[in-house]
Amino acid sequence: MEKYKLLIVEDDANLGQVLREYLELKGYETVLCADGDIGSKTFHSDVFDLCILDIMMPKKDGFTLAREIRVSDKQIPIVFLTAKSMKEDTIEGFRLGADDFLTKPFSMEELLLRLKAILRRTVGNEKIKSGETEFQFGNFHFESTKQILRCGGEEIKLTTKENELLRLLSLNMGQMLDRSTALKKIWHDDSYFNARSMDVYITKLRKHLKRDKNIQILTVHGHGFKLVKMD
Amino acid sequence: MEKYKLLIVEDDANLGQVLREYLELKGYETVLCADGDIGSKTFHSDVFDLCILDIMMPKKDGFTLAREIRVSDKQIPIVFLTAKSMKEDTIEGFRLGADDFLTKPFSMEELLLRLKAILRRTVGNEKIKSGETEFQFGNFHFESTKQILRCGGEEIKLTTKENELLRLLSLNMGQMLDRSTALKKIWHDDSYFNARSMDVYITKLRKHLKRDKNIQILTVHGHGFKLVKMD
DNA sequence: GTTGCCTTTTAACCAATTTTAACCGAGAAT
DNA sequence: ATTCTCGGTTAAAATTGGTTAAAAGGCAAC
Repeated sequence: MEKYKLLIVEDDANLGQVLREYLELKGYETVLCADGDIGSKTFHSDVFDLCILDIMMPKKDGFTLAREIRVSDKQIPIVFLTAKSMKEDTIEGFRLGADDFLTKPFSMEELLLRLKAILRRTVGNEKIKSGETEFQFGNFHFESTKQILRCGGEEIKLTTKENELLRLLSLNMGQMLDRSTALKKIWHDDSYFNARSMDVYITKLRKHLKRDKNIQILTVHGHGFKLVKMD
Repeated sequence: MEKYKLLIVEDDANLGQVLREYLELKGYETVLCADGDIGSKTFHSDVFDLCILDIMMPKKDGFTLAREIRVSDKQIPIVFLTAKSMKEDTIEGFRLGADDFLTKPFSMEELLLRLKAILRRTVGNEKIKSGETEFQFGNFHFESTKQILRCGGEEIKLTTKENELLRLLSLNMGQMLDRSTALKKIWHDDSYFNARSMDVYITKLRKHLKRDKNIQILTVHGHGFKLVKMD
């Protein structure tokens, strides 16, 4: 699955670099901007899942930037970084739709945990709702809300796990679906036994997909699976 | 619009009372429990939108309680209150799916802002439409106040439990209705025997809904049921 | 109160889904 | 080539859900 993409706007080059390296190490895609002006420009020319904004910055402070962001995006989660815990700041920040507030110095670990808690409630859930529930590939028509895979006149009822796994594969059609990502999204835990369980379901899906030999699930050894059209 | 309902579990009677009064003043419905045992019992016999749990408590600490809660509800937001910012605690808490973490002493205002930020993102908010009493799906017209399900010219009288269950399913049309939520709302207790009773009623409803084969109750294994149009 | 009817719960049994386990084969690394 | 890890397949065990029928509970008419 795709990585979450984070916009980091922080004028302290040192902290910015640390944030960036740590979060990339943890599997996020990041873009670091050194001030609010660049941050604003970057936000409007790319798509992000979450913004981390320092409040005190030269040229354009974090709140002003947040206001600009909110004009074009009312939804995107925003996390503010602040030097000292100023009460008015906090209040103003939450009024702007902030999702969290970290007072420097904070631990990278805590930041990471808070980001996860926020993202868990946003992107993943929206994608389920966002209409990407029907897929067409080869002779198949797959309706994930109804848990049905149609092929020609045939109607195959999918079990819950079959359905979820095929949905993830379909969302990433042609791209690789990472084992670990799938496990975390469907089994909520990347462990040995769940991994073996997933392999069983890959086998089951392959059996269903035999109905059109142009559609296959390829193995990317050591990394994951890929649903492809073979034409 | 209905109020958000908060479960507060806090052994310090003083703080508990303050929390309670402040949050009720701010428009929330609250239930205050003095220890983890009572908290657990309360959670399993009522439906809440968010839990505020103190970590250090006699009888049953906040983490143990959170683990119990997570068994039957993977979604509900949990906010922990902690005396001192202990790093390991924080990590364990977030692992349990915590949404936030407040270190005592905190300001009521900050708590409120953080609660709002979390509730803004919670999905499955059927509160907005919970006043609805009439539903139309497929050939059916369902009047929950009259406990009548019409199909074509036919008029099916529903029993109380049939009616309540179909109403919950209808409110969540197309979305999953969590087993545990349904049990708590209709049977007021999420227990083994009530769960079996609910299965019996799912069977009864499926029998009624056979009159239009486009309307079905799908099973989401291990989680709940989903009323869907199959067009 | 007792009777009869209707609703709900309990129980027993059966069916489906998911997990665990065992075994085998393909690929990578040495 | 040999060893080791990783993935594939199949079957069994475990868990969870579905159906049916009988028991229990509730309520109104008598």
